[in-house]
Amino acid sequence: MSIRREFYQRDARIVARELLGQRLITLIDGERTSGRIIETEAYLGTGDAASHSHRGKSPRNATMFLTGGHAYVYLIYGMYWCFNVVTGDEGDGEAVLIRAIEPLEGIDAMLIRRGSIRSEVDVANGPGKLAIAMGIGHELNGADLVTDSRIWIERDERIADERMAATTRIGITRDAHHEWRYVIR
DNA sequence: CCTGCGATATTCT
DNA sequence: GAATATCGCAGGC
Repeated sequence: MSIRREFYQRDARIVARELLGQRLITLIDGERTSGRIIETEAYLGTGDAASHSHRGKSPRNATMFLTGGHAYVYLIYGMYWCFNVVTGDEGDGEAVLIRAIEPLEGIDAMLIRRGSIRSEVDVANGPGKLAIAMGIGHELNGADLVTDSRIWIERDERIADERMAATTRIGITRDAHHEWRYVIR
């Protein structure tokens, strides 16, 4: 069963922490794949210079301003899709980037989608990689994770604070000092 | 093990 | 024209 709306309608940093250990599922072209979320990053609204939303709406980031629980999927470096979970209320422009999953179901399908990749551990350990492995592309931008039949998140494991580490976010230059990247250790 | 670089769309200066 | 929430490959050690 999908996680309910209220879970997502909170501060991105809280949602990012609580998403660790939960299960992301896609059902694309008849292939069901799922994985345990093991790395996330929070991006806030106007005050966060690293966030796509901090200068306001654009054609690319419009879905980031939907209410919590929607998908924000964008193209990075003109090459790879990145999957985010929108958080907070409509108009906030907050989201959580899912940076890595541990494959659970449909591992064969993931390996095929990733082409030359051989090992299960490398198949979805990065934001661009997991989008390919799970069949996530622009057609899922704006999807409602609470109701959509192609992509959703289910409650799985609760990760205790002691098993969680917070570090600076990866690959950014502005507002880079915030420790808003969360991993299971 | 490590570092450097090319691919390439959208946004920003 | 430059920068960007990435990745895989090439080359040197």
